[in-house]
Amino acid sequence: MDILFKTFIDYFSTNYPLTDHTKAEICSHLSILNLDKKHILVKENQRHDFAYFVIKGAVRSYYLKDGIEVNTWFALENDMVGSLQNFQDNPSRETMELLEISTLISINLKQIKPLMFSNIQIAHFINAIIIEYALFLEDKIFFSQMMNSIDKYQILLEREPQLFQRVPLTYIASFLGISRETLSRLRAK
Amino acid sequence: MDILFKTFIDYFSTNYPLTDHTKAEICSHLSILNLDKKHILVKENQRHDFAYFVIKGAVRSYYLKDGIEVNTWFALENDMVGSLQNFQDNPSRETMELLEISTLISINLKQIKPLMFSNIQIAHFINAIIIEYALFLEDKIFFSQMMNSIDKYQILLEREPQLFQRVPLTYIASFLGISRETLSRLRAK
DNA sequence: ATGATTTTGTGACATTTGTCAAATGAAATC
DNA sequence: GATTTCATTTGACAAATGTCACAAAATCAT
Repeated sequence: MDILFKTFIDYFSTNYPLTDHTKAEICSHLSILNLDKKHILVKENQRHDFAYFVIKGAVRSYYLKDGIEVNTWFALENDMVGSLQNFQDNPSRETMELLEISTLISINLKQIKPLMFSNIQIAHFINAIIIEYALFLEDKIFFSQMMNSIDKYQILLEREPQLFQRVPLTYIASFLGISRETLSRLRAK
Repeated sequence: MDILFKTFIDYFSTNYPLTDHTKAEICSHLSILNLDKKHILVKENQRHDFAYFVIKGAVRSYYLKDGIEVNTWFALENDMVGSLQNFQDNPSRETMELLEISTLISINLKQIKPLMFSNIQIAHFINAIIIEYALFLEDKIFFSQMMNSIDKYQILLEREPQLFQRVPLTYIASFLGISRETLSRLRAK
């Protein structure tokens, strides 16, 4: 088994160990992708059969509101990229674009999903991913409701310092819901 | 089986039908509660073994930031009340309080959770709840990132008109992240 | 390397929102 | 039903943020 696949599978099977057979079955629906900066993984309003796991690189998600890009998140190493909209076979609400040359694992949702019903280990594996994702969402909401933008900026700086080295401030300002000028002034202090 | 339990169970087992035996097993960890206005279901920073499903009534969630209540959501009929923090046995980040005399189903998480590993139907049942919850969270984030507060107000008014009849505007303003005065002025138009 | 493009920073001003204070309206309690 | 409490509205002003314009700095592509 590819060492990168192993990283991914182990990452989500700490609570519920998988047999080698199940691991192999999961692997058969994974691929490794090496993609260039600015590559579009998922397009807004389109259905998409894959989710991704970032081995190396950075991804941003955004959607268009009145013609303006609203950035919604940035994924770095060991983060999942995708949404439950994809998993539920709904069109994506966001575009996801690489910010750097990246190495990703792609997960074929269309193929893996039906296995949930025949292999209970796979069911638990997928649940672990969904629970982690939902915890991440709860966190994101909690964070975003701390209204004061100075606080938001400082918390983001504490939690995800790498973002500020790897993601343009314009995108971060957009994510924080403030103009780039305001962010620039906050940083001046 | 109590008709109210049936409502709840059917609500989350449309994709994956349950045998009568499993339904009975789930029921044995459910109770019906009739509680008064202002009753506190869950306290901020405390662990809690239960989640709830609203049969009739209204619940608000809030946390304290610098001594001020920040309202995070309002649950009405057929909504779940709880968080993954509870499910994961972490302390709750929010207080949940009844806004009306309410009838709720309580779900004993501590008892039901281990059954996920012995009964695959229960695993799928719980997953259905978590997926619905995660979709709800995705929606909430998407909504909250539409920054303009007039838009937020109008979308909330379209989607959840009942809230404005049943929840004080002070709480709604707090949820929207604006002062009650600003909300009042938005409404004047 | 160098010119072009993108990103970031700064100033001036308009707009929005928050804050404080007070008045009105509605609802709960006795 | 009267009284108290709570919720909502309105006005005046201060503070924060957005917008526009432009300059400086960094990055990219040839």
